[in-house]
Amino acid sequence: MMVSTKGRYALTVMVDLARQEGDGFVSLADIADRENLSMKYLESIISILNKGGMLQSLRGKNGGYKLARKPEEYNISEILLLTEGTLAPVNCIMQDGVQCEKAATCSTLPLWAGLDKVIENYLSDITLEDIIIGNRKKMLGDYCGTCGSEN
Amino acid sequence: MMVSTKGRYALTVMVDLARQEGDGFVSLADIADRENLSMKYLESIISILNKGGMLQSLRGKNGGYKLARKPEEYNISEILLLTEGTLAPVNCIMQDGVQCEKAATCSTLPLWAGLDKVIENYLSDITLEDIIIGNRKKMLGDYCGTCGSEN
DNA sequence: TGCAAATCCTACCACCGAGGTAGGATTAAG
DNA sequence: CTTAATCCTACCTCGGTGGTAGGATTTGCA
Repeated sequence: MMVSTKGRYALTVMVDLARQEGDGFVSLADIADRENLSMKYLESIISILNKGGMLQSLRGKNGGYKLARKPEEYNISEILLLTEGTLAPVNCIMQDGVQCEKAATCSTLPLWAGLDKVIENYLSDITLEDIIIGNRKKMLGDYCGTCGSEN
Repeated sequence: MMVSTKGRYALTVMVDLARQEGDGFVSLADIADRENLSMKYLESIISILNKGGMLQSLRGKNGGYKLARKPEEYNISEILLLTEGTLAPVNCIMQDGVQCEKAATCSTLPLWAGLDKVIENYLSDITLEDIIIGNRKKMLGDYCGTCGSEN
């Protein structure tokens, strides 16, 4: 499993907040209730999002969270990268360049590097807005990174 | 991490065997020595490959393993799927159709399903032969599942 | 002024899979 | 009948996942 509940719930929270856009600050209790998730666990996850600059927060009564930018300005890759730490499919691939000592002669490395690239390309092309409007063409359609998407 | 050492080593073993094609049965000790991996651990991994019909084995002296088919007849997806059990990037995606009870109303499901598809498409298009000959174009080139690859 | 509602912060914990190791039983060549 | 190989079962350690607990702090409002 590449993406744990942490990343999945983080995305769920972001999508929920994107849906409430314009309603001011939304409390975590509301989000947890709507999404039927543990508020305590969500607390630790939303803290990462907040510290990572993804959100604006307001403490005290009537406080809560809201998106720092517009939904179309978030891509899924950055949300998952922040919460998961890495999206690399294998631990011999690091985000800041490869560091395995056998890298120079490893015949399987290009495969893993290519897989990493494919995943990154896919996730960085999809925004929160795409998820809200249900842009199934982009998500489920025949994905093609470089050619014009006419299907 | 989507692919553990089990899957990675399995692929390493398959590539090693593909390189020794035509040399008859190759002992696990030889493979472990060449790849500098624990023979004992490799034993449990190669057992999965063998039971899954990926290999032919011969017990006793001068025994060992060899590929059951030609290198170009294995795609990477089936090797990893056999050893890892699943390649799904999240645990709400199962190989035999989705089973999460919220699936019908889940707005993030198409994203995960699409990611799963992109990964599967990439890995099932690459063969053992591609790895041996170092087909970097296919592995690292701008991947495009549906259009002709002219880059 | 004080209560209530909210974020923020630090600990803690159980469980399970990853990544092996150990030791022997079985098979087959010579 | 020895040796070299696969095959099989059991076991172990460690760290990450997926939370929970309890309180400190901040702010709005009556």
